[in-house]
Parts: sequence; structure tokens; C-alpha cells
Amino acid sequence: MEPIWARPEQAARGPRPAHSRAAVAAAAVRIADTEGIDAVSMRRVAADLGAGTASLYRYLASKDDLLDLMVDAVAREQPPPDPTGDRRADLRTLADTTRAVMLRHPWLAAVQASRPNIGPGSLRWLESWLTAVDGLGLDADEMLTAVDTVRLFITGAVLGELAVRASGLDMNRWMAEQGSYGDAIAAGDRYPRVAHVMREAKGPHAGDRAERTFAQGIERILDGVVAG
Amino acid sequence: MEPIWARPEQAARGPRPAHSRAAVAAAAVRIADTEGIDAVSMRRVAADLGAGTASLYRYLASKDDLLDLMVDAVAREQPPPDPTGDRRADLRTLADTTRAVMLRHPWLAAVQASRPNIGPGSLRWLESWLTAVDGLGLDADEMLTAVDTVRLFITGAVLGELAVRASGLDMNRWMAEQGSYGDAIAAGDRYPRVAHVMREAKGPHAGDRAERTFAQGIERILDGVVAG
DNA sequence: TTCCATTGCGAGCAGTGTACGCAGTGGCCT
DNA sequence: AGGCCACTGCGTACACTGCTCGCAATGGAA
Repeated sequence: MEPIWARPEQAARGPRPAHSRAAVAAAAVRIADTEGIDAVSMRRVAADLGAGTASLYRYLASKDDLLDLMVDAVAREQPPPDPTGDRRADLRTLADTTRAVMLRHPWLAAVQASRPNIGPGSLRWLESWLTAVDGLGLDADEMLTAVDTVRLFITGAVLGELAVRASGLDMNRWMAEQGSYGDAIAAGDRYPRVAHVMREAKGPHAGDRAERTFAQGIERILDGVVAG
Repeated sequence: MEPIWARPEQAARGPRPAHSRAAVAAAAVRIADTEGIDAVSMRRVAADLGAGTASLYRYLASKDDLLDLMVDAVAREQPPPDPTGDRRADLRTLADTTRAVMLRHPWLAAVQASRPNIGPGSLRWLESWLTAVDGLGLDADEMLTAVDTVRLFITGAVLGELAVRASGLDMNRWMAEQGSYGDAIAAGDRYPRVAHVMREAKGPHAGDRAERTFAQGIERILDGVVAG
């Protein structure tokens, strides 16, 4: 199936559309941000738009198209930061900005992970990533590989971060929810190192853990990419 | 909600159950492997098991429980490789094995990314990861951070790999499917570096690209982890 | 002015996860 | 030995999903 961006938005003849792809995408993003991606149904988006459900299909061919539009809408809303010339610093800024966008739109990482997006907004970001690794002595293939490595780590890191965030607030609460199972793990000798880490570590939910995991990981990947 | 592993499988009284959690999980894994995760519905799993739909709820409380069981079933099916003492090599072997399992069960990476799993099988893997980073001079918190970094990259890399695999076989076919949109990108000057890479690179779908992206990324992350 | 491609949309279809309630089973306690 | 009752299997139903069909209304092109 052709991507939605290959199909024209407006028809030559006929009545003026009451809405637009952008308006549909914006409504869907608003719902996903405030109530979660599961709340984004065709009926719900249509209702928020003041339209009938079936009318949405005049603007897109499927719900997958809607997801593509949502991802691209967010990419346009936050354009990539301007390059400074310091490639290493630019890469880190791109990484931090990407993570911030994904945390602001908690549905984004998961949607993007399962559906590669090539809308105009996403392409502008890819252009920035390629600019940041340009001049490092990499050929075209290696540039793509390097950018993929960095972006895949970011996606993985944010997915993990969000999963932890969704599962509870801190280690104590987490242990309480696991109940007897958590106690059994920490006390037993079946998984000695897991038990040790559970007792010693501040826990997977400590305040700045996500921050530090991300910072350490991204710096090490950039070491490799820049040294190349 | 308590995790399913905190709840006992068998009741003291009553008639012998006709099935078991393990059988339900195995049936679901079989369906997901052959027909995709979307084909895994409660009705379908029950039908494959020769049971009524509502009967499944005697073995688990929700579909989320079923997903947890599926992930853990796969983790048990393929236990982590034995450590050799060479920590760097062990980490790489763990990474390669994890990637192989995720490619063999294409639904696994996505499910795991959105739902942290703490079943017995998953814990055994975590134990192996912690063993591999033990003795590197890291404290408990740092060990968790290091393991997270590596695993998150693997998840991200496999998700990307599967997305590319699902979207088409090679660059030519991909360009054909994008139709005029792909041509416009490669020819236009709106995204010069993207256009350049599209023309020069063997493309995101070249045979061994996924292999090389993964190898390069994991080696660079391990550089950072082992160097500490 | 006529034509007809296009829009809006009510109704409906096939599918989903899950709750309810009832019949039947069989281990435990008297 | 007898009966209690926790438990299992499951038919049915509900509220929801993405999506299609068909029809009335619109408005630029001929």
C-alpha cells in the first residue's frame, strides 16, 4: 500500500472538506497525550472533531495511516535543533531532544518502533542526524548504520523508562505490589545476583536512574560512533 | 494487580483442571509464531486448546497475564548460555542469543518493550546478565544501569530490524511501493543528505545491513561497559 | 445549466476482551 | 459414608473496536 504522503490531500472537484489531515492528526495526538494511545479510536477522534466516524475515512485509508500522521505531526511540531558544527555535541543534543519529545508524547516511542515513518517531518529529523554524522569519514552505508545505532538505543531506552514509570513510582511501592513474589526473589537463593541487586540497589525506580542510564549509554555509543 | 506468578496455579479442592498455564502459554506462542501476535485472541487460543473461551479465565486473569506467560515461556524454552569467565565474550554471546530468540519469535521484542517481565524464566536471564557484569568493579546500581543499556539497545535494534523486514524485501521493492513519493525524495533538494544516502547506500534493506548495524552497535556499547 | 466526482455520515458487520451465572466435579471434614 | 462447597468448564451477553456500504448533498468544470 502506498504511503499516505504519496496520495494527494485535496481533490480537484467536489464540496470543500470540513476538516483536514492535519486537524485529524492534531485531535488524535491530543487524545493520545492526555488519555493514552489506547484511547485513540476512530470513533473518539471523530467525536472530538465533531464529525461522523465514517467521515474520517475521507481523510485517511486506515488507522495505520492515522498513526503515521500522528508521528509526523509531532516531528513537525518540534523541529530538530540547529547544528553548531561540533558534531559530537550536536549528536548529544539531537539525542536529548529526541528523548524529551518521546517523554512528552509517551505513545511515540512504541508507535515509531513498530512502524518506520518516512513523513516529511520525520525526514527532516533524519536529515539532521545525517548532517551530524557527515564529515566523520563514513560512507553512505556507514552513516545510516551509525544513525540507526544511536536512534535505536534512544527508542529502547525511552521504552524502558516509560515501562518503569507506568509500573509504579518507586522500589518500595513496586515491592508491595509484587507481594510475596518479590519477597521470595529477594530472600531466595535461586537468583543470588538478582537478590543481591534488589537488596543493595536503590532500585529500578530510583529518581534519577533513567536519566543516568540514558546519559551513560548514549555517551558510550557516541564514543564508538565518533571514533568510528 | 499482583503478578500472575504470585498467584498459585493449582487449587487445593475441586475437579482436576483440564489444562494448565503452561499449555495455554504454549498454544499462544505457537499461534504468535506462525500467524503473528495479532492472531492471538482469547477465543483463538481457547479453540486451539479445545476449550471454551471463558475457560481460559480459570488459568489467567487477563490477556496481559497471557502475554506475561508467553514471554516467560520463551525465556524458559531457551535458557541463557553458560558463562565462560571471559566477561566481554559472555556479554556478546548473551546479546547474540537474545537477538536470535527475538528474531525467532518476532512478537517478543515488542511485547517485552512495553511490559517489563519478571517471571522465573526472565529472572534467570537477568541473573546471567548480572553474572556477566559482575566483577567489573561496578556497584549494584551501576550493574543494573549497564545491563539495561545493553538490553535496551538489543530490543531497539531488533524492533528496527523486524520493522524493516516487515516493510519489504529490498531497496528496489521499497522504492516501488513508495511510488512517486520515494522518487520525489531521492530527486528533490529538500533533504539533500537523505537523497544522497538513498542514492549511494545499498539501502536500508541490504542483506547484511541489520547484521552489521547490530554488530557495530553492540561492540561499541560493550566497549563502554567493560571500560567502566 | 448540467454533470458527476467528492464529501458527510447513519447503519451495520465481524471481530475483540471480559463479566455473569449455572451445572457438574471431587477432595476434605464430619 | 455422606455431604459440603470450592472449584472447573463454559454458553451467553455486553460494550467496544476498525472498517464498509450506500445514499443524500455539494460545488467546480464543461
